[in-house]
Amino acid sequence: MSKGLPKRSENYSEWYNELVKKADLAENSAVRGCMVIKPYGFAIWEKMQQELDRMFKETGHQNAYFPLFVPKSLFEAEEQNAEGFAKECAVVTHYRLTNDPDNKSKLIVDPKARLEEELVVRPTSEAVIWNTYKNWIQSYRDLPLLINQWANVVRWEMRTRLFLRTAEFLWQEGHTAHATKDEAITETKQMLDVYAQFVEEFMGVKVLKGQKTESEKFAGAVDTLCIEAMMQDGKALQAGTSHFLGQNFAEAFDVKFSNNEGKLEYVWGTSWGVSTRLMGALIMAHSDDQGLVLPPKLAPIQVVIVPIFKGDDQLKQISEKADTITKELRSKGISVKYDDRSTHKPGWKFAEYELKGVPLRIAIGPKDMENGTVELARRDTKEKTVLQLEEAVAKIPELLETMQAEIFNRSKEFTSSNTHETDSWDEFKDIIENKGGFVSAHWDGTAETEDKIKELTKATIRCIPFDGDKTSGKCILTGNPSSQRVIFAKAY
RNA sequence: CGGGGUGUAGCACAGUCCGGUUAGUGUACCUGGUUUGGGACCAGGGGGUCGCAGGUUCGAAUCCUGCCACCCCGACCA
Repeated sequence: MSKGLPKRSENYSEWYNELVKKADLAENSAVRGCMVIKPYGFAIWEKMQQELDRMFKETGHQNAYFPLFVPKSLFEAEEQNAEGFAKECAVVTHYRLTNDPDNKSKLIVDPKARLEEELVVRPTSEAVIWNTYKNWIQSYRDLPLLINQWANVVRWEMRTRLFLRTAEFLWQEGHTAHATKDEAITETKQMLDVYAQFVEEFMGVKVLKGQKTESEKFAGAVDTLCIEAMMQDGKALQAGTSHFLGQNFAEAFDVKFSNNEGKLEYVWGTSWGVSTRLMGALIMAHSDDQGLVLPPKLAPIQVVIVPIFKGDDQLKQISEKADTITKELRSKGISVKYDDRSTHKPGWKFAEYELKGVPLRIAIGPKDMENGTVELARRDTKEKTVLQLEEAVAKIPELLETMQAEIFNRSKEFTSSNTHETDSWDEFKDIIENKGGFVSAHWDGTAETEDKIKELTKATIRCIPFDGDKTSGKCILTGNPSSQRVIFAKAY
């Protein structure tokens, strides 16, 4: 492991790229735009999955799995959706390779093995799933249908960045069908709340809930709700979306049900997803120039114990203490690692675990053995205290909770102190260009104005916030009437 | 997909302009020893299709052509 990370203040994006690699989260692969998620990074993703999966199940959803490939004819059935993704689809056209007649050691795509119908590698699964739902739904008694799947999807991106935008990524996609419009809308909101709760409570990242504008919404949806988070460089990151699909997919795939009066109606749909992009949000929201800062609830290792010793005898004594601490903490459900390697010096280990964002570090050395103490260090504040061993162990569960809460509070304060309200176009431009963060401003509601603002400032409307200022005013750009403020920002 | 840059040991780089012994440095790695309260030190050692494929040449990391990958800036997007 080489020393040092670029400074956030000097080059934020380089800092991010290096951090992802040096903290062993992920790396680029031999495949363009696709990443290898390394064990430590995947451990964090697994923790996210675990919590989300629990929350989905608590709200009545079941997991299932649908195919990776979508026949082109199915894919194009819902036109808006198909058009929205057409430009970034990987397509399977052949099913066999064969030896190159000109060079026996090489393989070529067998021209005789062309598929009759091309298969689209799913950029999202609405098409296959709704095509299946057609067979699953006959009566109102089959509704609601509440399904989630954990899967990989492919979107052929021009420019990729580890976790934030990769050609293949992992996500979950919920797809539900309902008898009434109201029920589907309620589901859409409920799942947005689940996401917001997860991101705030477990990831410790403050989010803003709102609705996407017409031009930013999911192709094929009636409405798209979203949560937006602010990164340390002031840019916005869309952390999750929940779509009210109306009857668009039901009509496209002919999914009807008999209501309790025996009349046929189209079902109402929703879909919602979060992806490995959340890893990017987690990294960018809290980490510093020393490395990752992980909220305790998602840290694969919550406490690391580092012995400081001379010789085997001393190590043996310290190890006995460490074992006691480990057992006691584990019995409280805390994950602990004891790093007794003699191949690295303590200072090296300190730096290493800071890079990897381990929330708490316990150091035990000869002085501690004499005094019955340990040194306890917090990753987020770098605060170090020497405590009696029993006191330290007793304090840790509570301290982890405190850290979790404080990490969230810092994110919350950062977001609010970097959210500015303005009615002046000059000030708007100045904030977007020089300060960054969110800008709350009036907008006349037209796509033309939205585009124009994007062209002039690179800022987009991140959302029409639910709990924003609902008073009317004049559009920041055109001066036309506006019914409420919306949130502008530069975005990832 | 456009503009720019980079590809040499696990990683970070020098060497390339101006072709010429055995391709070098730091770090990491292996062995032995001394060390251990914030990224240890000494000694010895191993590791290279110089991104890939062609070409020019007596001779190519170096020159030419094509391709691939990655990074930065744009357009597109979760």
